Amino acid sequence: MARTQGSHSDITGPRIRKAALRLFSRRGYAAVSMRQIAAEVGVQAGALYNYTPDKQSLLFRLMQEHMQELLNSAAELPATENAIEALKQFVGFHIRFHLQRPDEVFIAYMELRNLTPENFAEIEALRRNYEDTLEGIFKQGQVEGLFTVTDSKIATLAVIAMLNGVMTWYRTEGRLTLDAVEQIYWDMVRRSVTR
Amino acid sequence: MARTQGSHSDITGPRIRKAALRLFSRRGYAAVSMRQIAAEVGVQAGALYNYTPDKQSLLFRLMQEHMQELLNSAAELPATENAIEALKQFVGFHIRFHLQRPDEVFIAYMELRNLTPENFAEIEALRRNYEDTLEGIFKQGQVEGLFTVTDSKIATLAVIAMLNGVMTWYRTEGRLTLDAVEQIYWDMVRRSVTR
DNA sequence: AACTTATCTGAACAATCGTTCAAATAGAAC
DNA sequence: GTTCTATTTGAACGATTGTTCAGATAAGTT
Repeated sequence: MARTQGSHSDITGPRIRKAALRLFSRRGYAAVSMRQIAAEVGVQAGALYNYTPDKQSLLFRLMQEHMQELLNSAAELPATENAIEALKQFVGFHIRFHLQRPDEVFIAYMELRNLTPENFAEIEALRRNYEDTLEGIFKQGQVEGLFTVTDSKIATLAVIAMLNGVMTWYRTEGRLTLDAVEQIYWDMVRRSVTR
Repeated sequence: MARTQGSHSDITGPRIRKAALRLFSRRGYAAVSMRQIAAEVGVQAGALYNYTPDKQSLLFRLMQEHMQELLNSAAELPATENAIEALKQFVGFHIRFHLQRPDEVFIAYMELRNLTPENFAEIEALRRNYEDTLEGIFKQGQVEGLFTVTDSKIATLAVIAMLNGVMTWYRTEGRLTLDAVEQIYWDMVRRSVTR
């Protein structure tokens, strides 16, 4: 056997990334072998190297695409009246975006240490970029006199940490709707930064 | 060569766990080999098996001891006047305890998926146990009419997530003292659950 | 139908993995 | 000083790792 029936790079490429995403997310980058990824796709390990120069690049691409999409989506949020409205919008966006992509989010955080220093620096820059959008809201709110926040950087990190916590427990089939979760968290966030 | 000078199980045992803790925390359980741990201790890989039946047990013991110490320490907190005082005390305790043990905390979260199902269940039970102490505070506060919290479980998870966020950025040599950090987070937590 | 190109196989590579164990030697006990 | 025991070495085991590549075959082009 050699080339198989129905083989096509437009199909195999995405399937490889999808399989890698799934496996990396569940077992971790270091614990997943190229052969396991290949098996999930239904292909031999050697075939993967038509789509990625190496395992590291496969991980990096998954993380980079995710972060890029996060930034692009955040940039498309409509303008708001004031910082409180902006914060509310951000909370809703963040929760929804992340709950829709549990695997990507998990990897983007857990596998940072498995990136080469160069790749790490690039992903880290994207992450900072995203944090800056939230910090910008806090700074604007300080100017407008709407927040009790004294340290916008800490507030940013604290709020993002709290929101990320949703991912550890929320399940679609659970007792709470997405709207309800959003409301609960918005209440807590709003109270934590206003009086 | 065989037994080496100064060899003693009272010394080697703890050194192995310390080395494993360090390496697991920095590179991840799956990415660390028994030979790397042994090298850090200054011993051959085979010697490790006098102190652990296998790699998995080494990880499990580190996590179990950490969680047990967390629970014991939390149990020793003095009684308080009301739920708000209890919450304040908990916030301070949680931040300090965790900032003192960055490696243990990191492992206890990141390496959960590398535990066998049985070991995972045990660690998970300890974690739930700890969460219950915080949830108990919220429930008590609801009874006392001190909190705006409607869902004590979600409030528990949200607050713990927010507090854990400290670990991602706080450094002793930074511009903020531990007291200042504690104060900032207590302000946010207090506001988020009261009116 | 003939030819070119894209895709995959299957075997092989050296390196590394967790773990076992007989042999060797240091420390402890008498 | 002799004996006993605790501790470590060092080699070995089979399994698995990421990666390469010549050869084979399907898809695409003419």
